[in-house]
This record gives sequence, C-alpha cells and structure tokens, in this order.
Amino acid sequence: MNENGADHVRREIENIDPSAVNRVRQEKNAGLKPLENTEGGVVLRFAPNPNGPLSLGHSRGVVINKHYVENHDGKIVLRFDDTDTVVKPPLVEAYDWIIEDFEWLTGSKPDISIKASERMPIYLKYAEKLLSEGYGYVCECSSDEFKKHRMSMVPCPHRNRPVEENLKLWSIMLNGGKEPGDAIIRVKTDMTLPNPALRDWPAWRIQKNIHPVVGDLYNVWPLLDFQSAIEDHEQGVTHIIRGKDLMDSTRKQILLYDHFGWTYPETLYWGRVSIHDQGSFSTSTMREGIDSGVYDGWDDPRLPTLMSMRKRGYHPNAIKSFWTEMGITQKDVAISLDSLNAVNSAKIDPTSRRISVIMDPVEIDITGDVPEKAVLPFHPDNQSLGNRHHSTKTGRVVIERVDLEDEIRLKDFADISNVENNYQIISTKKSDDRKIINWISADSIKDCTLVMPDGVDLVRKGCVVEDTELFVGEVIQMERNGFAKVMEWSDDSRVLHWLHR
RNA sequence: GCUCGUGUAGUGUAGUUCGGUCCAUCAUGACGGACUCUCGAUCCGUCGACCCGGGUUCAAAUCCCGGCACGAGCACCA
Repeated sequence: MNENGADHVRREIENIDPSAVNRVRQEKNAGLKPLENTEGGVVLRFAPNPNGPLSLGHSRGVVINKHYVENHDGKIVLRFDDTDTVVKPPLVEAYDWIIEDFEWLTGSKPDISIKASERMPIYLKYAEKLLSEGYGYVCECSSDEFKKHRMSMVPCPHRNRPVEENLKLWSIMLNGGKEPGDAIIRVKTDMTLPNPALRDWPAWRIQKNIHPVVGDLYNVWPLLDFQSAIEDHEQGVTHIIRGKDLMDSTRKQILLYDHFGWTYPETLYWGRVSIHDQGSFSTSTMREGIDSGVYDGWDDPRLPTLMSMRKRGYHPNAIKSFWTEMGITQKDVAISLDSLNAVNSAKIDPTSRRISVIMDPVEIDITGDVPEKAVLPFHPDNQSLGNRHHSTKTGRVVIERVDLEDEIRLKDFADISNVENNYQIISTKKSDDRKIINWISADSIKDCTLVMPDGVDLVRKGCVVEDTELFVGEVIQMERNGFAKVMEWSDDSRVLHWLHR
C-alpha cells in the first residue's frame, strides 16, 4: 500500500484519464483580486489628513481604491479627515493640493469630496444619540488614570453616570465650559475585553484651537474612530481598504456599529511600505523641514510628495502600475526606489527625446574632411520625433573628459583617431567597434545647470548641452546618462532636474 | 504585559480558501549572449525561494500542533 505512493496514484489516474497527469505550467494571476460582496454596488473612500499634500505612501490608497471603483463601476469619496487642530493641524492650502494630486494620479476628480469639519452637525447628533442611549459616557479621568483602568480591567468611576448627567456634562463641554484634558467622551464597550485597545475607547475630546475651515465654532472634536465610523455609514461606504495598523480601529468601530445596529463595511488591509534608499518622512517632519528652510517647499526634489514626483517627471501611470502590481498583501514590505524607477523608465523611454549633455567638457579639434553639419535623431526608435541639426563648420567638438581616448566614434557623426596629438577624421561611417560616445559641436554648445540630490543636499552642477529647442516640462534622456526634466529653457537660463537612470 | 497580524528567490509578487494539475508564477535584479551608431530600447538564456521543528496523509507551500522572527495596536494623532 505504501510503496510507490505518489507514483501509484499517478498510474491510477493515468488509467482513468491520461491527460490528467500532464504537467501544466503555472501562470500568475494578473492584476488585483476582485472585490467580494459587490452586489449592492461599490462605494469606496480615500481619507487623508489635509496637513500637507499627498505623498508616495498616500498614493497607494488613491490608486488601489480608484482601481476598484473603475472595475466595479462604483464611486469614490475623497474625505478630508480634519478633526484634529492640535496634533496634526490642517493646512488650509492642502485641501486643494490633495484634489490636484488625486486628479493628476487618477486622471479624474473624486465622485464626492467632503470635509469632516463641515460635517460636524451630523457627528454631534450621533454623539448625543450615543450618550442618550447609554452607549457612551463623559469620562473625567486623565489619560494616565484611565490607562490604569484599561490595563486592570476595572471600570473608572465615571462609567456608570446616569444618562442625564452625561448629557448635562456634554452640553457644558460643547459650550466651552471645560478645558482640554478635563473630560472626554468614551464609547462604552466592555472593560474585560481581552484586547485592551478596545476597552471603552475614546470618541470625543476637547480642543479649542481655531480650525482653518470652520474657525472657532466647536469646542469638542471627534476622534478618528468615531468620525470615520459615522461618516462611512453616512456615505454608504461598502468596502474599506486600510493599513493593518488600523485593524483595531475596525474592531472598535464594529462595536460602535453594534450599538447603532448598523452593518460594518467589508474591510481589507495592507501592510507597511518602506522605501529602502529613502528615509522615512512623515507629513509633519516634512512640514518642519520646509518651515525651517531645509527644503525649498513641498515639491522639493528630495521629498517623497506627489507634487515633487510630478515635478521631477514621474508618469502617473508608473505609480499606478507600481501599486497595482504590488497588490494589497498584509505583508510589510521594503522596496527599492529602483523598482519604481524601472516602471517609470518603461513609461517615458519611448517618448523621451535624446539630448547630449556633458558634465566635464573637454574641447578637441578635428582635422580632415569634416562635414559641415551633423544630423542626429532625437530618438533611435521613434523617427516621428525628428532630428537635431548642428553646424560642425569649425571642426571643434566637446566631449566628456573621461571619454578622451585615442580612437573614438562621435555618435552618429564620425570615427576619429588621435594621430600625433591631433584628432583626424577617419570615416563618417562606423568603420570598426571603437567606443561610441556622445558629443556636442563646439559651434552649438550652451551652458546648462543640472540639479540633483546628493545625500541630503541638493546640488547644482554646471554642464554644457547642445543648442536645441526644448520645452519646459519635457522629460529628456541625457545620452548615456539617464533621464532629466527640463525646468528652464531660455537664453538666460537652461536648467535640468535629474530624474533617474 | 495583553491583543492582533505577517513569514515564498536580492527585492516585490502568484499559488494557501477546497492537499495532488507546484521538481512552485510573473516582474525587477544580477550574470551571459544577440541586436542596436547611447551605459537607452528590444530579444534570448542562466541564477535564485516555500521561516524552523514535529504531526496527519499514498501525497503538504497548502491542513494540525509547537517554536522562532518581524511588524502593529493598547494616543484626549490620523
């Protein structure tokens, strides 16, 4: 019975259906898994804090949610979670920035766009409902005091206040009669729950800072778990896709939904993403760096904001396929920027014009039968991009100092050889397999600046470039050297920003 | 401490629900080659992985038990 185990079974199967044992090469399932439970329609949401523009990290949420909305004919809600005016105060300009970032990345505006701060009347209504139905209470413990209760599972002395007293204290809080830290609204769950994070979690706190959108209208503000839970219900959100650090948030919110008799949306999670060759930037650290002058602004090339990436020349579709290929696994991943850059290169290479840029120029004289002009294609595989025309009358060319060898080929122009300290033209046709280098006719060189990050610094390197009509905003490929974006292009100033190899 | 989650090639993934079609997919990377007037593009090839230990079974990446590693939550941040 045991002998020839798998082989035995294989033979048995072969007797029944010979084709069943043929090996079929496995294939990879392409694309994201479709959403489940979509019969009632699909409403998704992306909910950033408007304390700055969107970062590369945020873009995962935009891309994945938008992808599902398109595939399930659903709607996407852009919701500004701006209910904290103290720890992560909203930036008034960020609301528009985020909408622009969203539109740049997805090619369209969100179906619905709301600010939590403007929805306060709704949240307040539910806060009152929570209290009057006995599902919440005003807690006057300090956070340290409550922590002890949470850990020891012993209810705090405020837990059993009568509803009337809770409502009375609530109205005092609403009217500014209490100071931040004096009191908080908690959702009554169960102090003996095994997961400490879920025990009587906080829903509202007192904050009296001016809110950039609604001013000084409110003395109390809901916390994420409450505000988000209510708003998801109000918007009819069907699926939530969030980081797995918010798993306990889901569990807290389900407890609240149970109180109200609602059904919680389907929830999917993804793990953390860190970029290898890039430090971790939180929106608040970026903001500090900008305020203190370390960075030039939110679009500084050293910052991982979408603003910066757009400015540097990333194609939105590269970011899109990068995230959809990664999918929504719960694994924490550390990726290299090279992976993104590889996707971006593939997107931009077919349309990027080739331009010769020389960082460390050295001029050489060519003697012999030098043609009067040179014609080089802007793109080796895409003739529709046209040609570059340069005069070579003087017979002088500029090349990269490191390319200075006795036998070289000036790309698309001529083979030259050093004979007794004198470069002579051997042939205009490619005559052997000597090194091919990029060059510029001395008749048409222009000064140029290449801006690139170097560690934490941003350096401006002088260089020369061929005299060609480029337009600002175009991404070019510097021959043999990688991609760059044209930032300025006039007789006064020619500036390129380094993108990637 | 309590709770939750995750472990597949260098990196990122497919497959794990329902064990055999998996001597494990695809991309990127590295290496080699072809082609090309860029170190670009294109094409071909090679390399390389189921966290560990038991168990169940004819058969385990997949099921069970036990470890280990990493991450997260227990904020009056989101």
